[in-house]
Amino acid sequence: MSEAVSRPTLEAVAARAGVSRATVSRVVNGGDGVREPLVERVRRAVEELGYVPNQAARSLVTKRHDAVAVVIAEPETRIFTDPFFALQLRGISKELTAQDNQLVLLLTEGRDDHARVARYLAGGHVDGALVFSLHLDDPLPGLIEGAGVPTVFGGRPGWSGGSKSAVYVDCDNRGGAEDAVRHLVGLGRTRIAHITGPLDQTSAADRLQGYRDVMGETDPRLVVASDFTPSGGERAMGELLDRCPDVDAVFAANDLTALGALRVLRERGRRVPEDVAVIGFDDVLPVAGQTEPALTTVRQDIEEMGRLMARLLLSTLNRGQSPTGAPTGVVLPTTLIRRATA
Amino acid sequence: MSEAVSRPTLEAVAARAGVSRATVSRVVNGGDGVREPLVERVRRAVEELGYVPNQAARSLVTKRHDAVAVVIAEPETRIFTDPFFALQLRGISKELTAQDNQLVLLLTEGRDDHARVARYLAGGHVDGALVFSLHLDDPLPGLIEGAGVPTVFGGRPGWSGGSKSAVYVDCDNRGGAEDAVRHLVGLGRTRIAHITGPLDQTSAADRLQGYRDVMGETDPRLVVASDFTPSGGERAMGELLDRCPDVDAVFAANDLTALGALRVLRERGRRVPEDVAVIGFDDVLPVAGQTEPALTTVRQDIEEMGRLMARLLLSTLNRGQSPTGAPTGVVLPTTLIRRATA
DNA sequence: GGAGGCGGTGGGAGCGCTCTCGGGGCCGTG
DNA sequence: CACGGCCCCGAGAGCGCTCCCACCGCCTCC
Repeated sequence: MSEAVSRPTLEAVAARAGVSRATVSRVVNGGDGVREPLVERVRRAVEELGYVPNQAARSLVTKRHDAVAVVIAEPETRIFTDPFFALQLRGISKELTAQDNQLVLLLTEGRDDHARVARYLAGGHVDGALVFSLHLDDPLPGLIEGAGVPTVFGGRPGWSGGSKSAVYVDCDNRGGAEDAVRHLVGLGRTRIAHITGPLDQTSAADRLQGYRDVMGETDPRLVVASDFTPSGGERAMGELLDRCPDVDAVFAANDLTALGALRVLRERGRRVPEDVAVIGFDDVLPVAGQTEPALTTVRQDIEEMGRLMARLLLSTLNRGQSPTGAPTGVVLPTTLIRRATA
Repeated sequence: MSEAVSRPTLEAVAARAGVSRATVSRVVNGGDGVREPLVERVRRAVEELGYVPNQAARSLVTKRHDAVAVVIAEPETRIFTDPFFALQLRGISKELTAQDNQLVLLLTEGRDDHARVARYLAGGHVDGALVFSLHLDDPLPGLIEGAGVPTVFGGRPGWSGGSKSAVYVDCDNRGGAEDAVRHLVGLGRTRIAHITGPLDQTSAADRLQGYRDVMGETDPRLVVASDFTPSGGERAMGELLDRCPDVDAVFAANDLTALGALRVLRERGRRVPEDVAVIGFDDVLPVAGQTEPALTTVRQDIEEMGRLMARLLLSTLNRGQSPTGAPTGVVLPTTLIRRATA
């Protein structure tokens, strides 16, 4: 095709409407303080010329970018197994779009990428960042704090980086776990096991804590470490059955883990829920709704968490570098969804 | 914290290094035509001041943004069930990162969003776009063509929009399907069914075509329409068994569909692969590797497709608005992965 | 009826960068 | 030894926009 025809500028619109650049600018940015007939004339000129503001020029002077970075640091392949991130992204995207912000996606793998991300954020290309930093030892939060960019975390961050006042959105992992385990107790189960997630992630650690809250001192063999994946769930369930053949309930750290556990239980001839009751966490529908039997689980509204993260960040940006009164953590409630496995 | 301290400018670096702005600019952009001692001095000044170029100012004059939009138009919730997009995103992200480009993610749902996306692309915020437009009747390709932004499509686009020369990356859906069906024939199966994907997507249509290529005229009841989801696969398999109890093989349009089919086959007491052989498509690992029994499937390298899309777009951008000799479609090969179900 | 005020508009500077252009060293050549 | 050419470097303009400030006309109030 032809060379990209240079798009019309403010100047051109001004000329066509017979007003000054300043007036056009005012109209484009809301039209306050401009009299109606002029507004109308400018609007028409904009329309006719197909004028679209040049974001670069605007940013240059306003120092705003109307763009937010989303940083997903997940070396593992979990992103691709678990609909979790996709759902959260959707929530974020909706909210950003609604407020005319763009979403710049930064996927990282490995340490080199961390430096790159930090540099990018420090470079002032975006107004803020939404960060999923799932590991306790992750250097990213520290680096980001150094970059001086307003940030909201997805999930309660670990203690690293000395970020005493990190803003984050999370669900009530501990409370949800307590509900699940209490439900199992209510069913009369006595040998209730827990397959944990990776304990260097606060979500997994908090769910374990919830289990402990209800169970108190318990047979240590009933707690098996795993990693939020179906195959991890299989391994853990296998171990569990070997060590404690009398187990009569399992609280799995997430749905994917529960999926693996169910598979092994079936293989080993245990009936669910008659012999062993199972509860998951997340209520990721395509997973939880379709196991055999249907999985009882703890629901968290993942999309809403994403939306909330974005909303929190944008409101911070709008009132300029969050004052002291800002919330440091927002924790969303969870609900126990009873299906067939418990 | 304090107000964001204004970051150092080229001017500041120049002053510190005792050179002109132009020289600093040259060094920052590769350092060609600047003598070594000066380069060194400028580098040090950059380092000491922590200088990062202001992208907005740069874009204003270069008219480049070093950013690419990724448009995912998927009204259905497929994004969240199928690791497909996540994998492709990862490939795209890697390639863009390697070439210092940013990824601006545009998620759309519904028609209003289309206009928004078109406006954004036309607004010249990005240098190009990678678009996943999966439906034949999707107006998006047309809109995007109108926006005049270099674009590479993920998957062969439908015929809409008159885009006679759309650049796209796809896998060999038809050939892969042929391989799968031919394999089933080779196993001595005679009543080979196909559960299709949504036929308004070229990938699904092409796979059906591949099935037909090998099977020729066949009992129409052996072809059942579905939608790429596990539950759709269940429904279709149920129908199939009702209509053709003698079916002895199923080629499912994707792995998720095969998953649902397997579930129903087990429920109905059919042994796999003894009574009914099953083949999927995609080789999405966490799914295909973990069915019971392990799924035979047609592999496509999804991440590589993403990487290729990005590479294609960037090379187009670098030589300025793709000349006529450019490739209009790149089709990646597929491989049949034999596991236990066929 | 004139001064003060105020809402509305235009002029101009400048955001931080790139890029063209011209000048000044330094080399090679006649 | 002088002159042309080449290679580096610096000065300056200008990308498209916002925002400050000055200006102008009209309304109000004394």
